[in-house]
Amino acid sequence: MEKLLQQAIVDAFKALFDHELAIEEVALQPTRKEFEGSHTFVCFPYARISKKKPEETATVIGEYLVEHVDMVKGFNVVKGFLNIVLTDKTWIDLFSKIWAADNYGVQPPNGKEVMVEYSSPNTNKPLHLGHLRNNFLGWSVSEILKANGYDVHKVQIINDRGIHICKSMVAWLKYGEGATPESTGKKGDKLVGDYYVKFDQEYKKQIAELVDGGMDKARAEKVAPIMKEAQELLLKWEQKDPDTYALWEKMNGWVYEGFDATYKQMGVDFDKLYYESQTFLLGKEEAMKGVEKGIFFKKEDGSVWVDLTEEGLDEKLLLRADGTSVYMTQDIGTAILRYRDYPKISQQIYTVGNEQEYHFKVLFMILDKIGYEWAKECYHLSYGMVDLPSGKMKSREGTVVDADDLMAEMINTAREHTEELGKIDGFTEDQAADLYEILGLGALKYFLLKVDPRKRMLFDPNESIQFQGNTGPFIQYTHARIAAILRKAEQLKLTPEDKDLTTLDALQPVELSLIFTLKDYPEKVKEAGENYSPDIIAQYVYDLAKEYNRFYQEVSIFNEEDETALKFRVALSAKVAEVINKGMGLLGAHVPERM
RNA sequence: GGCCCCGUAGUUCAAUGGAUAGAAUAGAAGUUUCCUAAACUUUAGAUGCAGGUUCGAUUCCUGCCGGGGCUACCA
Repeated sequence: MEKLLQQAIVDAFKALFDHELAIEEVALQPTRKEFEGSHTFVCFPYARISKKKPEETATVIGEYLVEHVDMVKGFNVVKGFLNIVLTDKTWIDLFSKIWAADNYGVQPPNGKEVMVEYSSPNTNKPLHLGHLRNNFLGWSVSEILKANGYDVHKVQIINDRGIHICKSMVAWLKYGEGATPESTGKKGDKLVGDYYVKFDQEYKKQIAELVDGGMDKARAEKVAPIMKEAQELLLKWEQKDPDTYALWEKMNGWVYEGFDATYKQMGVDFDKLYYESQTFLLGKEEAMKGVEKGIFFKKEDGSVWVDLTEEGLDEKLLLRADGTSVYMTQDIGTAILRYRDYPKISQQIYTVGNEQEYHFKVLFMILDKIGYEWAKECYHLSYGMVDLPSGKMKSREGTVVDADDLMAEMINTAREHTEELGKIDGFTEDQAADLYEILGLGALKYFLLKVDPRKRMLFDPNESIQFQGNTGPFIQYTHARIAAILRKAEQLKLTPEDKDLTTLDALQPVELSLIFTLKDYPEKVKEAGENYSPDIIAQYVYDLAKEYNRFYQEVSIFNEEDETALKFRVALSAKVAEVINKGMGLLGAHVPERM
């Protein structure tokens, strides 16, 4: 439809001003609500071509369109803005097409493969609010890319080795007294996290004691006995000491069980997991090869570096003097391994916080330096931190918002709201529990995804996430309302068919705007994919739901005497429900039939 | 110090260089004999400051002020 209108304007320029305009140049924007019309053509930039004032330019183009284009019913000009009014018939035909489309808004496979990495937590701390944003974002972007025709592989890298893990192990050995998830009834990730905290407390205590004894702080941090123990354990691990390895496997196993439960509750999943313990050697190898090829260089102490001063950055360490690897080295190894596993992927997307922008800039630069063509296509999907009113979450200050706790709290809040409203008579206990989960998680996911991922956002734990207004439950409620209408339509045998739509000849203004909004869905999916922005979908679905509620309020369906109009409204409702369902699905949120 | 991001109603978020800067929430006032009031309607309220480019700037450029991040032989 837009294409036809744009072409018509191109024709108008040719006929009226003898000027060839490229069709892409014709920018149409939606007409503001307070004016009549649906599409607006801004004429200011064309005054030079038409040699007329913008207002006159708009008027003559408008007149041309009414005369030559069937679908244009009328127009009005406000300053240099040409507001175009299309015939009702045009909108009805458009809806027929939308109605007939199966898999509306989903593109056929485009033959391209991409990999999306997200989550990738450390295995020594339970998941928190920041991970929720990360996981929901990564999962949603994956779904959006699928809807755009990509074959998507969802992966994560598990940081399962390194000094941080050894800290938890040391603390467990010293203070754990053989505690297990079974013996304590704790989730495995929480249990291991407790020992990580325990280590830190003990470490701090030892430093304080050494400083009291007259040592300077930097030295105390290095020689604190418990830190020495952790370092020794890391060395033993690298030498594959059987006891150390067994303990490491046991404790990581607990963490994975705990994480799995959390992922399940979140509703996210992965196609393949990468473990740092299995990729870091490849990174080391690559670093050595780089030295031979002269891409990297070795310092006197034997440490390996890459020189990025020509690129405007500094020198970056790849291997320590003792030959152990750092984060960067591991990421190099992981990236290479992934392309070996999936040779056809055209892009690798890393969902990681924006504090690591520099790291990824360097990583991609190094991969490029080594000579991997695909390095140019690597993309850091960088997102902002979730801040608390007090600032950043800090585990030391106990201000971390735990992922499991928050999800449970959301589900509980959903239960309270629902019970208060008392609208679910006849639900079994299981059905009610399902509903609370759908609503609680829907509210949470929508809350975290409706914001532009690149921006920092605020979460106030004291003001729980809303269920009214621009929220997940608002959209879910709209869906439940429509579901009720569809149930009734079916009972009354008023299910619409294609032919019912073609005989309709007039529309209410709300109906017209609903069709206008529905028409945008495929475009929004595309835009969200190009920008890796689920917020575009969230914003859209909200607008659609809001528009529908207005329609619901203003227009009666089952009291309508004209059966054609009635069936059209049922069809319109059904399509809105379908798009809400799909859009929310792209965000990882479900929609209920009743609530 | 260097580099990067961000400053929009009281608050949380929107706005490919376009019209009178949109929503939500909190505030005020309404709407249930009628398809689910987790809804709808009305009302009041904002672009950090100073320049520049433009017919037109929240958007682009420069400077300043304010907030955050990175600049680790941590991950």
